[in-house]
Amino acid sequence: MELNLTEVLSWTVLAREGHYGRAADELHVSTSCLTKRIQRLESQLGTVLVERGPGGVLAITGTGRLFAVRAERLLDDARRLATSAHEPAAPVVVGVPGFDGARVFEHWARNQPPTVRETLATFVCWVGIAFDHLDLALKSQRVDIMLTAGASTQPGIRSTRLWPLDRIGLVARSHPLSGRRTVPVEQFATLPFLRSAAAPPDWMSLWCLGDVRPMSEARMVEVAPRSMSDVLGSVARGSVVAVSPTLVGPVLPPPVSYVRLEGAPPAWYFAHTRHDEPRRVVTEVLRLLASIPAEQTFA
Amino acid sequence: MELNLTEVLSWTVLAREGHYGRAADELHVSTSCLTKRIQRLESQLGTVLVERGPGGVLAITGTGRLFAVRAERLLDDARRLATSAHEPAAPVVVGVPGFDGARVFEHWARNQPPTVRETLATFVCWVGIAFDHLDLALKSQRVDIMLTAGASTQPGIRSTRLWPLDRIGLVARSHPLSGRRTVPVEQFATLPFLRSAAAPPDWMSLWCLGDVRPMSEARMVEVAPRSMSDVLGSVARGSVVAVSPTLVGPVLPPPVSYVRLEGAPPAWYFAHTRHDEPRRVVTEVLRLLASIPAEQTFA
DNA sequence: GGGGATTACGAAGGACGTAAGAATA
DNA sequence: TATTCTTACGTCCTTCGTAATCCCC
Repeated sequence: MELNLTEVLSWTVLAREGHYGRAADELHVSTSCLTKRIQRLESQLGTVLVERGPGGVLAITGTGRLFAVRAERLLDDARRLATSAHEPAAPVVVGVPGFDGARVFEHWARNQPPTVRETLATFVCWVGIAFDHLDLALKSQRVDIMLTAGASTQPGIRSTRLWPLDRIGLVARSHPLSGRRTVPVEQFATLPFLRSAAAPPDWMSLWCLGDVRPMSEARMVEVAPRSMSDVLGSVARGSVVAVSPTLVGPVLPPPVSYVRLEGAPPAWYFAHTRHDEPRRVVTEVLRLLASIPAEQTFA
Repeated sequence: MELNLTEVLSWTVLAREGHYGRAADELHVSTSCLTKRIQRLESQLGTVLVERGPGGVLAITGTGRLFAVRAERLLDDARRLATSAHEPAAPVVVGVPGFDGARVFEHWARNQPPTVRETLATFVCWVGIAFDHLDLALKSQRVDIMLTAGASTQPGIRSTRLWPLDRIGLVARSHPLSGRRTVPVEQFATLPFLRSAAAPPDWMSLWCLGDVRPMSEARMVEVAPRSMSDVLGSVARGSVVAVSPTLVGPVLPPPVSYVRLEGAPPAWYFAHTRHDEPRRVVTEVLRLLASIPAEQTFA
């Protein structure tokens, strides 16, 4: 079912060496063992990684080469994950949307005034959550606090309003609207929107301008983004637009530009916690976050 | 040696359920099997993931929870890697520095004039390479073309000069130089520099301003970045500065800002290929890249 | 014949399930 | 006594190495 990383590692070595004998030596196994590892991997992936000839390895296939170079990253990530398990963990885990969301909030926390900064640094660990796990992350105890835009209607979850949130529209630089400073929000709402079916509707609504016109009137294009960079990639391709917090405006890659949304209704960041949260330190962090004045947030 | 993803998956399920019986049901194994999977994982990681009590699971440890939420991303990456093996591979693999470098070049390729764009789209696949694998990637046949700044002195590698390259200085927003538009390059060169020991010196030199003053005079801080975001993270923490291509200027996260380097010597992008590269399509892509006028690059 | 990969086969080890055990409540 | 996890133990399957095989140069 799941990939076997030993087999994956074996493939990266074989792809590099181009020779079963040398790769097997490097891995400290027999060539027959390596043969079988590669065969298992190939049958599991359902692809041919290497072209065999009677005189040995004829060639690494295109698929195999691409798999090797991508696999190297996975192996590296796996090793980092394993070593990160030794580091001490902060007691309060705060989730933010998107795998790459954590970085933004880590930065933000570091730029707070000293008392806030140090409290956050000692008690809080930021983690990015895939868009389709946003409400599961809280319920399954993955995180203690989930920071998103918009309140949750999920049972058992308490939402605390934090800071005001301005939204901007993201369009490809090749899009007709690119270059405009401002677009009426009603006009923007008629464009085809990027939509993640798996994301909680409570949360998705704000980013599809569900508060401007009924969601049923929105034109949607389904994608399955896990992180903001996936969203930006889709937008850059040109067929859809998206809405995001002002926060990401200065971080956009060159092929994406943003427009201000004129007349957009007000929106807020919310902190979500479990209703039965027993831990004092969690409520203290929540209080701290709520006490931060709007000017020190992302305005 | 390598992490076992079946065990990792089992842990994410157990951490979510907080109960061996339910988690085992969900995984379609017996509780005793699950017990042993978790024990193996714990002994391999060398940490305690769950506090056991006689009445069952007492609590998931902080380490265990953080491991679970991070592991979910690894599992997702692994599944994506496995499915990506079915997609057809472009014949020419072009490597760019840093795991996240590919995205920038994909965007860039998409914004070329139609003929160039379509040729690149059909023949080229961009992959990001960790900084410490830059010259290995070519030799081990991982990539056909490696795009970096600076020529290579490695034997067997042919470097083709492509486009002029402007460099900027990256500093934390809290850094004294932040806010300055321009800094004399000699002054910037005296700051403590981020340095990756594993990266090839040929390549690292440009980013440590080795062409401004001898590398021996540079103040270095060792880190092991794999991608531009690792670099940006170190810079944001405030103790070091870095140099990057102008290209990343518009992509910086809020806590990092950039200054122009006044008087920086000229630099170039280079395409590196194996000297014995037999494939016609590779040289054709190389020729295409070289033919792109400077204005259409990253100026 | 020699180099290179796969297949055959037997051995070792790992992973699994059933069932018993231990510790609460 | 019911619940929950761990341990004991037997079974089966996987993985490995040695050695034989196949195939071209």
